[in-house]
Amino acid sequence: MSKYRTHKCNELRKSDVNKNVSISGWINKKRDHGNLLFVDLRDNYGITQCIIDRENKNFLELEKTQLETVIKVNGKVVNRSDETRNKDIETGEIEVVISEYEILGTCKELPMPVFSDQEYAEEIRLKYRFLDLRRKKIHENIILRSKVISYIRNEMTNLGFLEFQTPILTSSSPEGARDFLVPSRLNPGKFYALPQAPQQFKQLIMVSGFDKYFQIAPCFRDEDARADRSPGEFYQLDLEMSFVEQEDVFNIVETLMVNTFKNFSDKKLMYDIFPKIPYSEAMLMYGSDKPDLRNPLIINEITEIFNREDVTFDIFKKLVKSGFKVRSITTKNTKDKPRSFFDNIDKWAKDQGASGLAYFTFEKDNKISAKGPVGKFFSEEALLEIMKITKSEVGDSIFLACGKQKELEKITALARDKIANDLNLIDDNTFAFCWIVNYPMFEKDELTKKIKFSHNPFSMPQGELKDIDFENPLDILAFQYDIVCNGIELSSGAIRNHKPDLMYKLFSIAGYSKSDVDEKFSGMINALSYGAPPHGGIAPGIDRIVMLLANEKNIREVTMFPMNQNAQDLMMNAPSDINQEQLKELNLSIKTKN
RNA sequence: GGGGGUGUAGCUCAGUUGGUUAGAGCGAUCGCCUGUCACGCGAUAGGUCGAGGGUUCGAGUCCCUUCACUCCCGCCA
Repeated sequence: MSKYRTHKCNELRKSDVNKNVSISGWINKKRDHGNLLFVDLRDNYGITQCIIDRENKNFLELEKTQLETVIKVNGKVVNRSDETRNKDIETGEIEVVISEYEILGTCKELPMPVFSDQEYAEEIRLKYRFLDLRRKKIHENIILRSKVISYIRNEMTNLGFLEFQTPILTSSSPEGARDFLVPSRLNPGKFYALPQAPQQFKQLIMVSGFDKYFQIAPCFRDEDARADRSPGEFYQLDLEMSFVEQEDVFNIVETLMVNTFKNFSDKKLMYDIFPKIPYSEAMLMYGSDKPDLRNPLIINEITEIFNREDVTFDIFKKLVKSGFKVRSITTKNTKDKPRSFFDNIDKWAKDQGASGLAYFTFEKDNKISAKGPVGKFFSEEALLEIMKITKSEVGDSIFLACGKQKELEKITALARDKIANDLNLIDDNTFAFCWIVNYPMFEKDELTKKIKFSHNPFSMPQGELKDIDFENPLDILAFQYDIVCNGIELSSGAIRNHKPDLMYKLFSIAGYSKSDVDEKFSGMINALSYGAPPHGGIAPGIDRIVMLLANEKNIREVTMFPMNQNAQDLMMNAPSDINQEQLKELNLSIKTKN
């Protein structure tokens, strides 16, 4: 028998009445009636009401004991009368009459209450994370995270994947995010980098012949935080498979996601087979490569309309002549919405830095007409053409944005979310997954005008080698894909390029010489020269999956010990100063500003 | 690096056009209370109004600077 307890705080029932028990936990709440004291004792599993009265010699002492003190209680289980049962807790039929108790861990005055549903400032929550984590909601989120991870681990093993660890101290890579660097004591002046992802290692595992690999892998990127992006570190379900094509990866991940989400959430899945949307189509229809498919609004391109003689909307016409494009969003049956609805959206767009959103509503009297500030600029024929392109009907409204393609994609994507939220079109009780496929291999850097890899330089270009048009690199598509759920990017993946010659060729287009590649990616390129299997994989973000399952908007709500936005750990005081001896040993000196 | 929001008691917040001694709930301390489950009742302590400067007879309130937290843009292959 345990020294500390015979039962956990969620275990006692009517059938235990008259048993002598001991339970241990935190004092969650006291209700003091002067000669009678109720103590709610809480542990990881639940809450049990304990009771003590003035007859007991320890009464006065317990009455004065702080909340969140850890105590062990010995006592007898008694039945509660009908009117005093608590249906909200598992142990509500009984209570424990305290005969004696022992303080196991004292507690100072609390900087923040544990028993409360109140929201607290992030700063105090992070500083006293161990108190914050005792609170019900986040305690349950962290338990959910644990269960999801062990479920995924189990599924992956069942699917024939082997789990391997890869190095945490590795080399800095020129592509991608900023690295976290670690100075090397034994190699003065040289640095390790923490892995942004185990990208090269997982490919090396395939070259080593292990066929199917996975890992719940820590990844480190020194970039600024967002609500759904921890600063510093996060976790991926990293996986890689040999002798596969894109579809094989999709099948595995779809099965895994569908099972996981059905197992851990009551929300509906919009698709069991996830739609596959080409990148170019996603950018047109949703203005984004991470569309929220719960949102029914679709973006249409109607630039051509503004070259018509019978359209006199001169501002747009001029812009279109100079190469701008016009895209639209149709809202169904919004003819009765007040003027303020439309104007608010226009004003909102201006706040976002756009030039605003023009709008009108399709009406029909004798003939089709457009109601709204710019409606008069469109002939009936032009309106009919717009209705055809955008699948709009009488009674629908249309929002118009004009701009260069990049700006246009951005503002229409934001507007699509904004309008759908205003019209309450998004079903919060649904998960909508999709694949975004056919990413371009390269893109042009807006600033430097140079060609660079648009995603992963190790991705395999599509098509037979002899058919690839290296003269027009921007037209080359890659076997590169993203998985998206409810507008959140869960992961990128790819079929990898396992052919060294092709790799050199692609890197040369992005401005890397053969010797650059040999130097920066020596491990990889060398390995690919000794018999590499075709392989590919993906790495869904664990934190974001748990965030979706826990219905949280902020990643810190599913992270046990997160850092704040400035990448500081307020509880552990990291990062911190180091002493002179440490610096000396590492051959480093600190340059102070100014 | 840039933009927005917030900052008043240990915690959550109120504080009007600038005007008396800056308030409430929770928590803490003390007292009363034997059936509560957000127990109830009474009292007490607790404030650099984020910091610095300015305007003014007078600043929590207006202006400037700055700091912290947070959300967003940039960034995140």
